[in-house]
Amino acid sequence: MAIRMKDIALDLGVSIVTISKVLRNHSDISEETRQRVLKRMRELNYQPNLAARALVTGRSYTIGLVVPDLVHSFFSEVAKGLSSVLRQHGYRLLISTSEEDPVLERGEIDDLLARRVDALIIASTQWTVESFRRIEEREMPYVLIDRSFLGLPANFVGVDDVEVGRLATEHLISIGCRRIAHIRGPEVSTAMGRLEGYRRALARHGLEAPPAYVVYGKSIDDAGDVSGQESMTLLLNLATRPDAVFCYNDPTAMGAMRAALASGLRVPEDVAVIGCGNFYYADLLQVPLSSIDQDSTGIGEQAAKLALSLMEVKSAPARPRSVLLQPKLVARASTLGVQVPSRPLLSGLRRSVAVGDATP
Amino acid sequence: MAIRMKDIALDLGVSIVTISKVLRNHSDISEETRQRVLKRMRELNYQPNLAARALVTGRSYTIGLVVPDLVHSFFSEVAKGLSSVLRQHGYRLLISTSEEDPVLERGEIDDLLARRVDALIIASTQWTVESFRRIEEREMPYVLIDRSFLGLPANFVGVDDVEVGRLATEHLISIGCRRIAHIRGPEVSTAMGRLEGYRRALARHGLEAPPAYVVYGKSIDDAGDVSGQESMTLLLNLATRPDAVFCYNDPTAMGAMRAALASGLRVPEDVAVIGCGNFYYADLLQVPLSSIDQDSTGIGEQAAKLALSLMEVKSAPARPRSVLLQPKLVARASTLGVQVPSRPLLSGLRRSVAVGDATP
DNA sequence: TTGAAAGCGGTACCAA
DNA sequence: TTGGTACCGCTTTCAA
Repeated sequence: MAIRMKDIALDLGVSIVTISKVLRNHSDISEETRQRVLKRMRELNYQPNLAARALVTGRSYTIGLVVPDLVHSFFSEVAKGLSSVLRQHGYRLLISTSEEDPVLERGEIDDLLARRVDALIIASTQWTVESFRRIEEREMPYVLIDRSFLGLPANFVGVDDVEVGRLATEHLISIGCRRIAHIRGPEVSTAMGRLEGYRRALARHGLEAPPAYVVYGKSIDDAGDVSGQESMTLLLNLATRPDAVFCYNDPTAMGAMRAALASGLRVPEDVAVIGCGNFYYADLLQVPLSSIDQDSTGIGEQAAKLALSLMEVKSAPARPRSVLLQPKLVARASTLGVQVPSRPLLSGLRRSVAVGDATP
Repeated sequence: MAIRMKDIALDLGVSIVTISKVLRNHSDISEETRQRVLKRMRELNYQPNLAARALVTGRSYTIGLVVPDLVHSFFSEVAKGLSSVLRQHGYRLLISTSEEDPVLERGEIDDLLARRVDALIIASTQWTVESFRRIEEREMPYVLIDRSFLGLPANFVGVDDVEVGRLATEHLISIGCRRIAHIRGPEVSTAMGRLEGYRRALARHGLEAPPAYVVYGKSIDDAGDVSGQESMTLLLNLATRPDAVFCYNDPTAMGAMRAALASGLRVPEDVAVIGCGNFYYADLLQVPLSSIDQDSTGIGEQAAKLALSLMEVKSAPARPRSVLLQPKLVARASTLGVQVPSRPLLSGLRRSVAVGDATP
């Protein structure tokens, strides 16, 4: 079928070992034979069987990536960052989606383990740390991204979620809002961090929010917009309506905006809305959505670098590293109240560039 | 390191072969030994080394997927459809992105070939068919998706692009537009098909479009919205302005809408806009965008099934199959002029459901 | 019902 | 500079 070293060796009357050495640029091969071999390889379009090589070297040059979903652009951007770095080092990504299902995720991880990937990069939907223990038993290097786990000293790359919450909330404060509500996410590190940042920002500015101002948007990852719409409706029915809402993520924020607009309110005049994730088309929405950028591509790149460094060390169980990227505010009309000028016609600029704590 | 068959065999005082047979549910094993082995496997959390198995069986249970970009939701939705079907059959996806670069794509394909994937699924950015010949030489089953190639009798799964163009154009006609322009894409099957459908629809209804009504949006895949904005500006500056524009894809349509709105025109009253791709957040845009749905997930699923069937046959060089999915019109405000009612609050419905040739 | 032996296509060590 | 040999972890005859 496919052509093997053996074929070339027989063909040229040399040994297999010689072929193998040429392939890996071993020094102790005469220039002449090297050229002969290379020539024949090219002619026959030889490609080493990486499965065989993986078996003997124990390295597959494959990294397993487990994400809840590729359709959410956050994860596909992470994947992009990952693969651009990994590719340069000869690694490829074996991508599994857990479909937000912890049980499925476990299965995918097991499969990846069986395939002997060289490292695992996981945006987990787990609620317990058990499956990570199993990875550790295998002494498989792994990097958690996006979500971290309390009490699990694992390698981690993500955004500083407390800072996310702080940034969003202080922005709302800075534009004059005082009754600031929060549509929060589930009991995971990202949502908890953002909630914490929200609380701290309020406290720092001497503001208070009644308990009813923090709404839990259920099914927030699956159909965030529907959930956001529901949550916003609750908020708008309160006796004292909030004048701003910080939403756990962008889909939620979009749903929230829809609810606000549908009930005849103006965004941001009656209620300002800010999300998180800075999704690609945020500035093409009915009201361009302010958001906190999580630098998803950066997360991917950093995770790749971390994974590469983990694989380098032979078996040094180095202390887990945690890389926290800094989020950035991207203010648009949903908080600023003015349409961000449309992009320059002849420029390659892609995203809204209103960055920084845009105090009016 | 990881635990092997040998370990279990030694442990239980049986031979490796026995272990192997139990693992694969071979019949000629006594129930008693089977249970003993299974028990020990579970205790030790044994996972077969798939790399080793791949070497001897020649099947890696891995499918290579090459796409231009995962961030465009079209491709991530295709990937979702693919993996959901493949997963059920024990296959995983090795995903490579070509970054819209034909040279890079060739390299990725070579790498996938070297890794001995069982089949290849490719959304190609190539302009020539050469690299496919190389895949065929290897007798590697492969399925092209999205874009097909004239004169290349390969397995293909995609949408009927002529129908896409027809559907969009006839919809514009049906809502009363008569001066219908088209922002077209590059010289590839998808763009050509849509252009053809556009022309046929016009002809069928006795409408004419001056040459200037067909604008080529350059760099259309990379920054479609910028390109769409530029193209629309050209159209709006024509002596006789079009009253509708069918855009090659959604980003282009969004850019086109931005240009129209920025110049003070109303969408769709002054100019109706329709795109293609039906991207996920189309109904949350400033003006919810009408679009043609390409059933991206369906493309993935069909491609998976086709690939599976190709791998089944031992070496029967069956005639290539071509699967054409039917596109669907999703009419929203950018052509209908009315805001599609917001989604029901308590329903799980995700997308706008306005489907069919919605004549007012 | 069980297992010994021969590979799968490479790599690594060491001797020639 | 070259190549013999053992082996990576598993599957596949085929004999016991």
